Amino acid sequence: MSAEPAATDVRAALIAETARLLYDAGPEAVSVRKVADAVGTSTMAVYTHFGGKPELLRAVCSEGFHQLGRHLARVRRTDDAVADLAAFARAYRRTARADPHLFRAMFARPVGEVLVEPDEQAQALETFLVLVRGVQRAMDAGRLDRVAPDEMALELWSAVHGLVSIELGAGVQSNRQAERALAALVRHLAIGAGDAPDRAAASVPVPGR
Amino acid sequence: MSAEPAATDVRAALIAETARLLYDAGPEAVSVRKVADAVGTSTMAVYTHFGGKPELLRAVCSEGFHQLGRHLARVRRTDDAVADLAAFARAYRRTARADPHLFRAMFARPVGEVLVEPDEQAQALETFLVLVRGVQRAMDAGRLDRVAPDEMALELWSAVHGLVSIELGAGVQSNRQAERALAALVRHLAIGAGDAPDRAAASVPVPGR
DNA sequence: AGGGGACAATAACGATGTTGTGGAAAGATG
DNA sequence: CATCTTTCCACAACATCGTTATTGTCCCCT
Repeated sequence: MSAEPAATDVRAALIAETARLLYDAGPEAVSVRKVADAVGTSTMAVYTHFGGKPELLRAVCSEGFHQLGRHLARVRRTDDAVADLAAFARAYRRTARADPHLFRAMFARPVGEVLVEPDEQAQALETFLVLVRGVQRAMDAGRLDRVAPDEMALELWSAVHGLVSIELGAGVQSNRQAERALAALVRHLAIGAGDAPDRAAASVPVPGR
Repeated sequence: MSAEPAATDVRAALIAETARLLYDAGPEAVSVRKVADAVGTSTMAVYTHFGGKPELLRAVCSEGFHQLGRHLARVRRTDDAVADLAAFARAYRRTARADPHLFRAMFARPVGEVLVEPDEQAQALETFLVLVRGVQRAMDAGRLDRVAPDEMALELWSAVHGLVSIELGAGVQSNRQAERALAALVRHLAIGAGDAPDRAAASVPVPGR
């Protein structure tokens, strides 16, 4: 019942409440007044801490990128580099589906406008480099076409991002269908190295559900 | 100087003006009052014709899907089925870059909420079927893995959509880089059929700029 | 103890989406 | 021709929104 978790760190509470409201009721339900009331403060807190509503949502999106980075970093390396790429893809999808509104908000505008601080951009770049290194490992294992790793990583990211976006948008596909498409996507990228298709297919199993 | 093109068809004028405002100044600049003033009518026109602002934007997005369908339908079939797929991809990208705000608005929410009329959904499905048929032709020519054509089409669509979305969002890449990624994407999908990679690569040339 | 600075409560301003009321114009109906 | 109905829009009002100005309060520092 107590409104404030503590008088300390109103800033974090505002971010959390905005994220919660965004998750529960969508972007058009987020208003400065509702957020401030829920936190137990006044609208002024938003302006002293962030400067305005856009910056508040910017902070929430930045937190979303942090979370995405953590989820991708949590993917464990195995001895199958291609399966690891598929695991990245699933982690990406999982993050997006965990909070679709946040995911949409994150990419609703150029990320350069969302991640403005140098450390934010550095961390986003590091997240991308995690993907690049995964691609590099798959290339070293002879499981991927030997092209520029960053371009291949961009290609993989694009495909996964597109699939997830379309799943969130077109909503026509089942969970199983999305998982299959995700696996097929990595598989189709992987078989270019001249490996046996069966080997590649086996390395990207479709999870149960 | 005359505000109204004609007293007829205020509805079309409202859609056009909303699209223009969206294109010129972005989504947050679109207000019912500004649109109505520019058309030379009052805000009530929006409510009699559409029911509210969301439905007005919905109509604009629906028009955007129409336009996307036309651009994809305009792609000419050649004797190189894979090159045709690449042409689809470029047409998709061209449409998105022609009006980024509209493109973002189109996929800002589930398409099932944007295209509500049965004929709208039918036309969207037809647009997707154009892609499926292109994939089918590439498979028949032995240039593509023989899997379910609609799944392969979804995969291709996802990859292209993702690449375009990330280009509009992350803005980090040059035009040439985007074209290269688009071509590489189709190429990587195409070489699965056991064709010579050079052959496949040659069929997807990188356009000049 | 006192002063300064960070923070927020209150109230106000302009703009927004929406609704209610009414009226004008067009077509149908007698 | 008169009238009724329907469609459409102008005008004004209302609630809510983001934002700002003003004021007060609390806390830290010297």
